[in-house]
Amino acid sequence: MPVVRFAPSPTGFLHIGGARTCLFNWLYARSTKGKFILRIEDTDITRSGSKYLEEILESLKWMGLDWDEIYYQSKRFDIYRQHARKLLDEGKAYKDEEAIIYKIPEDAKIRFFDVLRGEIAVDTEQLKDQVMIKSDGSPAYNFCCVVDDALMGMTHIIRGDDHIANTPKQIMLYEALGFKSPKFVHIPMIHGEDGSRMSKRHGATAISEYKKQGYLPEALVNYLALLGWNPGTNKEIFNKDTLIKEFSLKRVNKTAAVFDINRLSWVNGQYIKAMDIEKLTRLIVPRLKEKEYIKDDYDEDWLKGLIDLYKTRLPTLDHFANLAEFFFTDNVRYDQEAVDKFLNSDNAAHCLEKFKQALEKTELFEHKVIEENIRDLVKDMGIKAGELIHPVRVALTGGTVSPGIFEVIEFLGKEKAVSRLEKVAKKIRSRSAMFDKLKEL
RNA sequence: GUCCCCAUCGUCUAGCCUGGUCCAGGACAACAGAUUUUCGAUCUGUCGACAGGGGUUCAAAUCCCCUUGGGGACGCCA
Repeated sequence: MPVVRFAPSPTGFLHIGGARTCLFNWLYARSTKGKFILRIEDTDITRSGSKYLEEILESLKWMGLDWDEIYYQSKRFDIYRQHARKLLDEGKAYKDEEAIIYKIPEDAKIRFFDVLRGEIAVDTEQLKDQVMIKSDGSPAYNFCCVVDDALMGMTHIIRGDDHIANTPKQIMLYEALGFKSPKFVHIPMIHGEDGSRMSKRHGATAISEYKKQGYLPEALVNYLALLGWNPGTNKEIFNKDTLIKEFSLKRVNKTAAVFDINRLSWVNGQYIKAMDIEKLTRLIVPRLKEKEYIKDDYDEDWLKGLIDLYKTRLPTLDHFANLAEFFFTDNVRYDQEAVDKFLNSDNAAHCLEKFKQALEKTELFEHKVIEENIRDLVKDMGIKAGELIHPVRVALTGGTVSPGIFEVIEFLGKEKAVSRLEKVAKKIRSRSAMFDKLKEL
């Protein structure tokens, strides 16, 4: 039975690269009915923090990457010391100060087979003697990693290819300790736009940050899975079950991938679009409450309808509050360019007034009825519908982009729509009156 | 600097192992058109790549070598 692990160090948040490594391990375990172990590498007591640990665990749970067993290296120091002592007794290691150091054999060649890359060979003269136990009694990374991977029965080590250089050192330790080496699978790294390793300067790297911005875990998992792996078909959207069914290490790439937020947003949008409206609403409500757009007594049916209206245009959950802000406040933010273009004349004010009157006369306030009435008005005025609709859109929404204007009006409600049109029309009138006065002077 | 890894459209990638079906397919982005109610929505379309050079072969994106480019590792960090 395959046994794999993800071994994060709680010295920082779970980032995109770590999450992808974890995902590949998890997918491999789940697709082979193997075991997935989480091992917390908290040997550096001064740098490890419980806030990081909690964040990592929470992010993994959020993505649905559940583990079968969890270990903490900080609780296993005795085991590491015991194994180091053994190598010391066998003369394979020596002491320097209080540290125990493994002696690298001279003039040897270390070979290993990487599942994706084939044979990799390194001369031992490239390697320095390896510290196993530091002077303070804590274990060094390459040593406790080997001891744990062996004792925990790992069959495959799936990790980032930045660990290729560590592998020969670890192979020597496996041999010295009399352990059988697992299979090594070095997966490509994820890079930032400039082609170098992902870091803070490339923008958000912490998984929790994506959660906060309104990316869905299933979308992130889908996107990350396709970064360095693909099933060989043109399919782009995979739920977790399909991923488990189709995942295979053989189809993992060797080349580094650039993280593309655009593409992640597209995948996210696909999930939002396809999501059940009840669930989508449940996810968006807390975000609206946080902005105080709604309180506990909000009209659920109304909100569901509104979200339904917007769901094809949401790259993230957060976008809803931004795009639909004008439904929740009368203090509409007006885009200056839009105002200059559509709300700059007495004629615009006239259009808003006529439109307002038509709305006032509309009894059944549904978008179809509203549209009928407005079409009639357009006919009466002998103009194009656009001439009426464009200024109205700006007056009601503050900008030039929105869902269909009649739906917008229906969801805004008669009272708000009418008062908003009235207010804007008045403003235009008073402003042009002011200009007229200025001209007289 | 030394060692290691990698190399198909701007980006993610299919094809490479088992050479011919590839004047290289899909997706994101970009751009254009459509939708006379806009659009970051929707539909349609366009642009766009085998890093370079040598081999091997009847035939190379596919195999081999070199060059170039990129990345990574060289801690008593993990």
